[in-house]
Amino acid sequence: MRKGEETREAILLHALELATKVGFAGLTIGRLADDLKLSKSGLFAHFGSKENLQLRVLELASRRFVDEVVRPALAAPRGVRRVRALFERWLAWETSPSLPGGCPFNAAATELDDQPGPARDYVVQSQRDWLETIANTARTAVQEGDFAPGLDCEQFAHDLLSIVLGYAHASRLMKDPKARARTERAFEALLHAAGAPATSASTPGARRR
Amino acid sequence: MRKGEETREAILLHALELATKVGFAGLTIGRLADDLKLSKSGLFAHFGSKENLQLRVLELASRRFVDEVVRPALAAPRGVRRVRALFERWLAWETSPSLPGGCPFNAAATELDDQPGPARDYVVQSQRDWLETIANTARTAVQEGDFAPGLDCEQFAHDLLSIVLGYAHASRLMKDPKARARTERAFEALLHAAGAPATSASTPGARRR
DNA sequence: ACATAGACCGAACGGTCGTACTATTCTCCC
DNA sequence: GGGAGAATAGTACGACCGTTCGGTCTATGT
Repeated sequence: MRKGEETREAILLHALELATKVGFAGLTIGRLADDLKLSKSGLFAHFGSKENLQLRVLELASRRFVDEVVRPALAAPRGVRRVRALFERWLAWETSPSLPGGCPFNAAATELDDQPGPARDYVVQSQRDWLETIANTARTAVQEGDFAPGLDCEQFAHDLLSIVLGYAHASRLMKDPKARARTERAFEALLHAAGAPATSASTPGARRR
Repeated sequence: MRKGEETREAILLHALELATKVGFAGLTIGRLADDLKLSKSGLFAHFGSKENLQLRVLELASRRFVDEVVRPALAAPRGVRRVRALFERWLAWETSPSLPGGCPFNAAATELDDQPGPARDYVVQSQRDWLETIANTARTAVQEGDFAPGLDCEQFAHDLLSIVLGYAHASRLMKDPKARARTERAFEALLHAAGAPATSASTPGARRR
């Protein structure tokens, strides 16, 4: 029972990498088996169906995201510093070398948005949880006095997500060398609009919203 | 030579719809032929290769985008009003009934970002052109005195793109009923940060429309 | 030492994929 | 209205898809 779980884990690890590169539709059992030098049937036996394999891959991605982004960021001190930690970890995740094709949730989001099923449901729920985590973090920043009292924290979460989507677009598709700088500027503007104390010089932005 | 072009156009029209729903990888010749009640070979003869078909579909999408978004918006008076027109037409495009699966460029962007080839190249160039159009429009708004003189117009274009990406994410994947309102709020904040004069009600934002 | 359970393989299934060919039908010009 | 050429159909191909099945190893527990 031990050897099996070991290879199973190896399969999922490689499957996640592959899925980021070729998408979840392109994640094929034959290709996986070839890469890992297993027989298709031997590999297949670990999951029972392709749908189940996709779900396990998504679960692995979630676990990794929590480990690499959420948990470390929550270790930062409450307030705007935690928001910054969240943002920085998130950007690092988007370009993590272990995810050569970018964030699997971004890929899944556009690929599955019109294909109902458990995979789509899982992605939607994950995003919902993540948005809530961001909003809650913003709320503690309000409590700490870092953000303006009237801040709409759900809107803040939405705006932050948009910024990161823009980052993925600019860096992955467009290969824009300025992607990182652009994204950081947008983030600083968002913080400023949320009422955060100015850290460095940034564009004269909107106070309150 | 007339009848052929007719059906060819019909094929492309349906192919574009299909591609938005199932992605460019899922856009299959057999499926297309079935839907249009043609034989695979009859359909295939129009394009010669699948790659060419994909390119023609992308070209059609570009033409439509120019017709439905760019050209009408450029008819608006120079300045911030033209920026608003661009934004509104763009949002309408994202949810256009003739694109049931959302913007084909969004789909292509995440699907092709790691698969080099002419299709990817075409998408990248289209996005570059579009970003430049936005930046130029912002520049005229600066000239008109609607935006602050020091505005970084490329950054403005990047930020606007992010906002629309966030809109697609929230409305298509999350089916968030507040997606539209969130997006308009983000847009108003962007305009405000760019130095646009407050519209009717200044701070609460999201008035308009 | 041996029984047993789990890991893995090889072959094969029915389908669908993109792409070749060769026919047949249609359209339009003279 | 017949003949040229374009448009479409038909059929076949090799490759790959997810899945099933029977069997052979190998490791573990007793």
